[in-house]
Amino acid sequence: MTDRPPRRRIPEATVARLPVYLRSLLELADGPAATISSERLAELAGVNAAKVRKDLSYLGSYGTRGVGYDVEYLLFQMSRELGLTQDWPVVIVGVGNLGQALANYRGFADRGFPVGALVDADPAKVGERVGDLVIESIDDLPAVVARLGTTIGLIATPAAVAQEVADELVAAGVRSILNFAPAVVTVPPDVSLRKVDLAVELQILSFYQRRRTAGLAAAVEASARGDGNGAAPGSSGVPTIPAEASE
Amino acid sequence: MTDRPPRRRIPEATVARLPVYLRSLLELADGPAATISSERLAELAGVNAAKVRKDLSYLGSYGTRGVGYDVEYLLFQMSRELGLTQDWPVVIVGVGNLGQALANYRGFADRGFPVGALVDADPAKVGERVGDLVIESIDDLPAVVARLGTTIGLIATPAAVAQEVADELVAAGVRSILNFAPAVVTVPPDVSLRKVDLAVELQILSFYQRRRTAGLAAAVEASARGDGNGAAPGSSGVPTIPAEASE
DNA sequence: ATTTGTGAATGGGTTCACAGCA
DNA sequence: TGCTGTGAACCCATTCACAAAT
Repeated sequence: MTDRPPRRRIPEATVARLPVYLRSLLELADGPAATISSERLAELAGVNAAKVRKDLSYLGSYGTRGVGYDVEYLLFQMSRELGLTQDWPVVIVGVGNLGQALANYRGFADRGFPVGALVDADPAKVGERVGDLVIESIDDLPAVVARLGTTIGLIATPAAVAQEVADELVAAGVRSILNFAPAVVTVPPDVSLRKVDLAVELQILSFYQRRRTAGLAAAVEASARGDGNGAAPGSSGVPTIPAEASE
Repeated sequence: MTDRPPRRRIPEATVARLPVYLRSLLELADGPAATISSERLAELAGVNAAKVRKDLSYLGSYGTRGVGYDVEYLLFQMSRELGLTQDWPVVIVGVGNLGQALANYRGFADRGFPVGALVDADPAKVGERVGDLVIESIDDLPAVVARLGTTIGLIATPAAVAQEVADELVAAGVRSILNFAPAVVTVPPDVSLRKVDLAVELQILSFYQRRRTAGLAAAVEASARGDGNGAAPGSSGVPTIPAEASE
């Protein structure tokens, strides 16, 4: 109940669900409930109760038997675990359609990841204004990263230059990359990489749709997880790759 | 080598990788190679060779020992399996920042999923032009879906109305949904759902970054996808939820 | 000599079911 | 009595390693 020693290593799949639990708890924020059961949290997060309990146990067991979990404390623990006690500015590379949209997307800043800079390789775009930001040259990436103290970079360029951009981000000191370009990118082992490929998501949906239409009810559940993002036909939402996408 | 009978049920994780293989093969398109080894394809897709072979075996074994796989035939099989032999127009619900960006995103049409319609609940937006499309009222969703013959819907609304929109999509006949709203959404078992939550991706990266900075080199691989998109620190890129996002 | 296809081994994650505690 | 925490069982996925095929 009090401070617990650092838990066992947290499984990948659990990590991917923590943000979902966090979001669910935040929605409960004002609610009168000071405590929440694994059952209720499971419902909010779209997973089952046993999974919630096991996941939370990796954080160190902050529940009380017969009662449930203290909401405030859970929020605190999860935020700390996820490193969300401070804002992490991100730099977006590639200011085309997608990059621009991401730059304007409220959701990032709202959840602790303000867009701190935009860079592009096209000299014609450099100096252009997007929201509050002015597009900078990719040549200045090291300076931009240093200025922001940024360690997170988003790649929103065409696929052809994604690897090159990733290399530049790494060279500039970025340690976490979220890749939106439809290309396989590799990074050194000390850099984290996640990818979001919108067309791939649709193709996966297309697969299951085809299956269903063909008469085979391939009902699956999943979660990535992820990575993914579960994927397939099923009802509730779960993370991971399979059935549901990610959250 | 010739026509093979329908293979065993294809695992979720394999389905999530097929689009990546497909993309890799397409990049090889013009190349002179008529054939490709599992080793080479693995390299292009950012996975290991054993996985490629097992995955392809679910499609029915179209390789030739000592030689490799026929590129053309693989492309054909995968496209067929993924239902990509025809275009699937999609309808985007919610034309805010994100919805607008998605509407302009080339990547969808390029890969067989042209945006066929945009709908929004805000009367002020209805009638507005975005690219070639005119925003329609969400009240007309059933008609829009019927007109397009669409079975895929994208939710790009605020979280608060995501479930409501999902219900409307389902009622209108949509059988596959890609949810971008940061909310848990549930659908009937005969409807496929995947989710993409951009802030969640960043939070996962934040977790691993924190771990690393804290001295623990938590090197993991993933794919979500995994998570999903796989998720964590690691080098190569893979699909699924975890380590890598999805592509 | 190569490279596939696949059983067997291994590992991670989910679910069960119940003991332990409030 | 209620709900957490967790070992055990189960299931899916990855990886190994080698026999089969060309």
